[in-house]
Amino acid sequence: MYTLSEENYLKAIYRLSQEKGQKITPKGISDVLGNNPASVVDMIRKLAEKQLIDYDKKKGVRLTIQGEKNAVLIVRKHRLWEVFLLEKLGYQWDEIHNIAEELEHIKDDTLADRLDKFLEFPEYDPHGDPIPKANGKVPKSYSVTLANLKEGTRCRVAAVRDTSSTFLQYLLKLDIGINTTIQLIEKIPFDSSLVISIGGKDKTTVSQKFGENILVDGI
Amino acid sequence: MYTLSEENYLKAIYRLSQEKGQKITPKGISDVLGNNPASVVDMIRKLAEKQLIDYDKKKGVRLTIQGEKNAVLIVRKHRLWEVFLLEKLGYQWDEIHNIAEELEHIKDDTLADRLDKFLEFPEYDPHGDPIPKANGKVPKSYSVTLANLKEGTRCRVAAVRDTSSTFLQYLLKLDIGINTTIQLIEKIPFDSSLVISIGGKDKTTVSQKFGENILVDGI
DNA sequence: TTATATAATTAGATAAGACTAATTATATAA
DNA sequence: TTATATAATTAGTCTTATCTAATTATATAA
Repeated sequence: MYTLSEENYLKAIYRLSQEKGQKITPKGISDVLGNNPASVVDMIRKLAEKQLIDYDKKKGVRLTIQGEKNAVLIVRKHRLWEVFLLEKLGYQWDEIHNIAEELEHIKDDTLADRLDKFLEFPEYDPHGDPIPKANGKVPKSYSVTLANLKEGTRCRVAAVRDTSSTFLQYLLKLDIGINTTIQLIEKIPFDSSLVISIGGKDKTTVSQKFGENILVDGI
Repeated sequence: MYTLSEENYLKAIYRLSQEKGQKITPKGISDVLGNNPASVVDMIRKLAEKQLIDYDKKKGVRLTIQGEKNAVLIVRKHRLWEVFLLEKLGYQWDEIHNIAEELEHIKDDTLADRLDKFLEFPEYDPHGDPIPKANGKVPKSYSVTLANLKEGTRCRVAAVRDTSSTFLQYLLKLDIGINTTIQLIEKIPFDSSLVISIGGKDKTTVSQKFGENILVDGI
């Protein structure tokens, strides 16, 4: 059994390892977790001793099989609890992330599988993130952002990158949710702002940063 | 917001405060929590500083209004989660206590109420313990034990005192659950063992300790 | 009342996980 | 290549919540 901190580091490292090609450094981890690089170095040593990660200055941090297994399980629990909170307890989109951040650490061998079954084996969480299966397989995750699209393209909102409540509240206000149809009408060359039409309605302009946090699917 | 330890102390003190007439001492708390009296003394000081308890050597430890409010909420969450685990996730009677011990510490203002509603406002948890209401009121709890009864009396199992899995597994083996009917046939004077009939079936003999952990109701 | 057992308390140590400040490496720009 | 900025690391400190060992209080029995 691992501590809360250890689990949070594993999760952060797992998240960074999903961004392909990027070396995972103490600085990178400290940015994700918002803590001091010195603390990260300590924890890297500890996790390496426990054989959950390998650390090599050249290659950066890599999860071991054990480490990845644990990380995936935490992510699985996080996303399943998010589905539970939204569907069963009636929370809003933007309220569930922080609670799931605590629930993901509840320890019991059969909990994830029972929750999965109770929720009827959802494939994606309310933010569109894939929920790892019991066997560790992870459903396809989305990588094309609204900002990546060519002018004129229509798409379906498949997921969101940022799960902060400020971002999600903004989406609620714009009437954007998972499965909403968006058409990219124009990219403003000056600052890469995006002129879009949401669900066939009037034009709205959003920032590049906004567009990079919306993951989309073809229609 | 209070730490995990603080919450566990509050809960222990609340539990001891339910045993009427008993002064709550550092030793008493240390027995419940299984830790060192020196640690308890430290924590008593801390909780008193935070105005969650009052401590007076003569009167022992007393929860303040604030402290009791918090303790009751933790107990409410614990018992609601137990109902959830049993009814929705299909856990056994003896598996739920330890998981609820973790779940009770999840922090969110509306969580207990939402869970309560989702579970359709249960009054008792799977061990027969009353679930505190949102307003802090606690339904009647049972206090007469099987060992208290007179020979010949029939009763209904209303709750159990011990929630350890060893005890609960023993009950499962004996085919005893909440609402099971038991008749006390005879008390053995030598060691206060109890000869009982479970659900109208053949006689079984159980220990005094056993009988003291079964809370019953008249029929 | 005095002796003894039990309880309460204090003092000091430890472990985890965070921090700051200082130092050493490494990468980037002039 | 050298200067400079950024990153990594080390050393030392802090807080929380534990512990053990020693001491002081209190209750109980002789």
